[in-house]
Amino acid sequence: MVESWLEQLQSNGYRLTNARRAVVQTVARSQRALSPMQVFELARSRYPALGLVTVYRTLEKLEELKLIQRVHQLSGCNAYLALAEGHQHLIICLECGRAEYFEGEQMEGFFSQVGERHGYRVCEHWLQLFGICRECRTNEN
Amino acid sequence: MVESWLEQLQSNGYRLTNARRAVVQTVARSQRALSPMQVFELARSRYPALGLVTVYRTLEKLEELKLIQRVHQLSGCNAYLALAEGHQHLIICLECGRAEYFEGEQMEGFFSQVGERHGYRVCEHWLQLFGICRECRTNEN
DNA sequence: CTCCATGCAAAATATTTGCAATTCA
DNA sequence: TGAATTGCAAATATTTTGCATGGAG
Repeated sequence: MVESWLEQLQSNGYRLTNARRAVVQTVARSQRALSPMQVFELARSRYPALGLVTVYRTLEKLEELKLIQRVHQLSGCNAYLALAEGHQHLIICLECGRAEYFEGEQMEGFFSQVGERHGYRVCEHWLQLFGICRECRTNEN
Repeated sequence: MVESWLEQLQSNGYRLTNARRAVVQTVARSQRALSPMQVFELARSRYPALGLVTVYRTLEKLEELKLIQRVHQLSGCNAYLALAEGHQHLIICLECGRAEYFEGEQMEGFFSQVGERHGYRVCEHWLQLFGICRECRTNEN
């Protein structure tokens, strides 16, 4: 995934720098959504000269290229996660923050129906589930 | 709704002040989610001495009493809307911001199934639809 | 060698906290 | 009257912008 993201940055006219490589590696390999500050702290171990501003600017580009998406959580809405194509819905562990995508194509029809019933033409939807993953349940007992 | 909110504030040990009345009237009567700043500007016409800090603190209490909820939108996640009991899902107009609740009890089972399949015990979910309401579609043409 | 990209500093926002004055009960 | 509440100012936190330097292509 790291290589693919770097190629896409390059083919869209962006240069490959050590700062960008560090950010891309950090976000692409994370199992959970990370805030800009978290990315900064993690990526700095790969590239100590990294600045927080560059993290913001790189995340901006990755989002623009639809490689990552902003994730909305109870604790805040400033975290980013790798975007898996075709898997639009998220399930997030409240304990450890692990995030996974799940399919839900069969719901699109239902959403349109709900919209119609209320007079809306639906063009976007957000669905996120929150729970405790198996690993966290095991560790707690 | 205004009266009910004021009663609930009072019965939970909070005093009724003109500042709180202005905030409650503004939020309870709005058809759309309002940011603290928007509440401040609207409520100040009822009570000019109002301070922005009091808006923040009042919204905090209303959220704690489950009378309002934070709404997550494409443009940001700092807006609050009256919480209708039993109607957990939202449909929001991208044009005018109007928000309505819709029922979706039949989905709870589906959400639990998805969770199980991925090893999660689901305990919360967010579902929001975005679209254009009938009124906005009419006005545009 | 030419720009794009970087990191710093500073600005712009958004939200929270300390505190003296005020107001509700 | 006494304690909760208020609004101001200041502190924090978050994100964006201006700009001189550095590095990719």
